[in-house]
Amino acid sequence: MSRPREFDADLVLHQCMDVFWTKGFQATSYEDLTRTTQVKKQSLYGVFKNKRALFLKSLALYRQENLAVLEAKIAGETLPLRRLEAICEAVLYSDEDARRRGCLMINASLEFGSEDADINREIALMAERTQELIEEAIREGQAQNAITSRLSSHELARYLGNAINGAKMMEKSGASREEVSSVLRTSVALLET
Amino acid sequence: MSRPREFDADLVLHQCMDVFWTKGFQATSYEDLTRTTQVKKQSLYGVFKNKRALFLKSLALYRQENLAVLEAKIAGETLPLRRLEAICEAVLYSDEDARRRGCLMINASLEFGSEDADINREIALMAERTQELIEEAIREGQAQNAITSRLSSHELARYLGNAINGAKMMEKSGASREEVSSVLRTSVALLET
DNA sequence: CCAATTCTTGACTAAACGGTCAAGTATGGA
DNA sequence: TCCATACTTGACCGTTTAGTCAAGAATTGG
Repeated sequence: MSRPREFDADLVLHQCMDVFWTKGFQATSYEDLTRTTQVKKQSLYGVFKNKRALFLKSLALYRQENLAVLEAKIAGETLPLRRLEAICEAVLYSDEDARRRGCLMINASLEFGSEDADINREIALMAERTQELIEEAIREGQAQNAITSRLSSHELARYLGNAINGAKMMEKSGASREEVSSVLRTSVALLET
Repeated sequence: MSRPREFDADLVLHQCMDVFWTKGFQATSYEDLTRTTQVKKQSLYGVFKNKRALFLKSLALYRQENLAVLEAKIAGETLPLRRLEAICEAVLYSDEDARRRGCLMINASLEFGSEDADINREIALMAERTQELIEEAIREGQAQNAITSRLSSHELARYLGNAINGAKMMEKSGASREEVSSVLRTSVALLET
């Protein structure tokens, strides 16, 4: 029919996501993207209609991948408190470079504020699913009397989600892995009865 | 001696800080600054040497003002837990527009990451002083057996500082005042013995 | 083999950016 | 009064930006 595409669109999207993650939306230029992907501007325009659409696709990809990793990592944990700790560990990045980039969702959330509805929908999808996983563990913990019932599981889940967001920010601003991990362990420890 | 300056440098710095706070560093252009201040570009260059220097001065001003307000608001509170709650209330902004801008320090921290040493020094100065105020209240609370001693005052202070940072992010991303306030109240409540 | 279709390429555009320059202007001390 | 000094003004510079255009190239169904 027509000339076949010479690049792997999924791979290129992945690479673009990495650039956005490292540099942010505004600070990423088409030159950055073409240099990294080796795909010319007009070809990117052919698949993704513009920079913003490409960024939205990047957010969706990030969300899917991160949630998949998160759910896999906590699948084995049966004890509620251990599962909460696993969630906290899972959101921390291992290598120094990944940590300094912070979390793409958090970065996007702060870069766009509350102005862009599409961006915020992507962010909300990720936050809501994470919150669900947390709340589930908390409900079980409360049922087993391992976690305080002074406050509702919903309130406690929002509390822990907030602490995790703070931790992701700490990572980006240069805190050591141990510092960040310590804050999260404290946040979980305070939930115990 | 020489021709006197026609504008109030302090007022102009204040106005520039407001623009940076609303738009961020990168997204703020000299046109934004001159439109707001009614001061021409070259005159701004005369007082502040360039955009980055102007931003650094803005951060310092923000820090001074916010810490002054914070210290004033908690001065009256003698009960440690009430003082912690006052700290949490003080970091929340009242009107909707101010809330949507988030915290200039947090915004800057995420926009610059850990790359710019001068920027990070400004941010650290603010964070350290806030942390001191929190830790002081926690130590008193522990002495009075109102706050748990299972963890050190230092660890708990970092924990609460982190929760506050998360709350500031929530504000910017459009959460309602009540939601944010609720998360912080939970964070303080969990400190109680 | 050819033609419809899509992809690739590099040149191009118009606007915006941070920053500089030079010429004009107001001030107070000598 | 005059002059050194610092401020004001608008034009200017080179660079970078997101996005467009048009011409050429590769593919496969007919």
